[in-house]
Amino acid sequence: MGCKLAAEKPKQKHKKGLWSPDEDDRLKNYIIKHGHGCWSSVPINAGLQRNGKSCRLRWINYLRPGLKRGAFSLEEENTILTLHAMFGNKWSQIAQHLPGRTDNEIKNHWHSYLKKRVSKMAENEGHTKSGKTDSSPSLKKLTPQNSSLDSFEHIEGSLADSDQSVYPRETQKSNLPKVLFAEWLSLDQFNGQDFQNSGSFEPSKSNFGYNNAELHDIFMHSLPMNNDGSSYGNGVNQEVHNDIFSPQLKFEDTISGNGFEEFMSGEFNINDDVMFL
DNA sequence: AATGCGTCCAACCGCCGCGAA
DNA sequence: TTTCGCGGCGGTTGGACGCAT
Repeated sequence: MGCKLAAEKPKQKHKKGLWSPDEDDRLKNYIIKHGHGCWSSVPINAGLQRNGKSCRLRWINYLRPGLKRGAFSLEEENTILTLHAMFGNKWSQIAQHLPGRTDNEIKNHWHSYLKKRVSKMAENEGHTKSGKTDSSPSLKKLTPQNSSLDSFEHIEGSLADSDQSVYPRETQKSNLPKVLFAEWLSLDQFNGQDFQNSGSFEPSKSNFGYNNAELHDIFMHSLPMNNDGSSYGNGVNQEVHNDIFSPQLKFEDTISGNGFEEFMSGEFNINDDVMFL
């Protein structure tokens, strides 16, 4: 797994702190053009005074295509609660079930909001132990020992139906498309498109500001290089696509081969969760 | 207007597992 | 077998922001 460039890496002071728009541009443009390959070589080649880890994190959490921005939907929150009850603080595993969300985002949301909600629910459960039929789900019942994805689906359904009063915020389902490119291919580039009703779409210059060749370039260059540093995207398997674009593909199973044909032909359906991956 | 406080979130830190040398 | 570098992950931090006083 070693990176050939590691031997020649110059010892330099790495910049820390918030990323500037210029740094974002450099990183984004570099990865679009060349793929990330070996992360430790990215800052050197992209002309950034960051370390590879920082670049990787910035790409994954902010610049990567397919990221959702904005508030979590009720559905997403319920999924997090359910999966957290199953997996614990395995944020990366939880993130695999939430297309367009990063583990960091989920972790932050948990600590700032959902954790309180769970303890509040537990509190309420303690107070209302009246023996009446309690239709609300008990998260505590779900443990890694007795849970499975089947039970997850069941519980998720009941969670979605549960008392709305415990969801004071972000409970309104957004009418916006759920999966967008990162901000550089984001909402304002959907002007004039009624994706909610159209059911499918065709990527085009008018939609995203990119023509087909450019989109193909973005698609292919976002894939990691082969170990020998050559020809990213050649013979790429589905897992690679999942890694780069979205784990949702594992479940939607919409991409085969190198995936670009489906991507460009508009065969992706705009269902409730997936619009553009 | 100034200050204090709480919240949110982007980013860093440290650890671990894996693969190559 | 050991060492080293990398990528990935979860925990934590610190700055920006909003609100109350």
